[in-house]
Amino acid sequence: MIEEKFWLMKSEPDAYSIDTLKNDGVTLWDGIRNYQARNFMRNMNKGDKVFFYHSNCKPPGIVGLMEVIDLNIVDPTQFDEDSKYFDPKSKSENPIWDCVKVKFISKSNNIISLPELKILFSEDELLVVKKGNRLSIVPVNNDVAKILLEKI
DNA sequence: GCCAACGTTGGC
DNA sequence: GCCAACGTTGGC
Repeated sequence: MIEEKFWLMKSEPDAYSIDTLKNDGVTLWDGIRNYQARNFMRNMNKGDKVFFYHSNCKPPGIVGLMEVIDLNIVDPTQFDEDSKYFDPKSKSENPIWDCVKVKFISKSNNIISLPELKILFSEDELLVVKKGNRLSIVPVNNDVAKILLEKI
């Protein structure tokens, strides 16, 4: 039995929001173009829970929960010339970018605000919510995750 | 709109 | 392989 892990992933609600995910049910978490974030996705397992953080909006914070349901999927947007995530360096015989599939679990009644997260999170976890940081995925410690689950 | 803090790029 | 310049992010 693989231990279930927790993650935090961020998205701008203008690009993809918790409401869109609620409506879609499942989605590919594609468009990740940061090696560290990609490598974190490669460490995910099916069943892992993911906190959904809305960035670059008012107010920023955790707005819901999702679950990883599929792994190691080649990110189709890297080959799509019309996509803003198109990567001319990536070749189909050796793709650079991959992603996971997630499903909607719940939307928070009250978002967990950035000031709250700054108190709860370790330095590593804070990286993802830190101003200017392009890292959009981080693992969340089990104890912190339990607190977040109660607040969500 | 400002600008600090990042990751990436490219000249050497 | 260094590192300055550059572009992007995102809270404020």
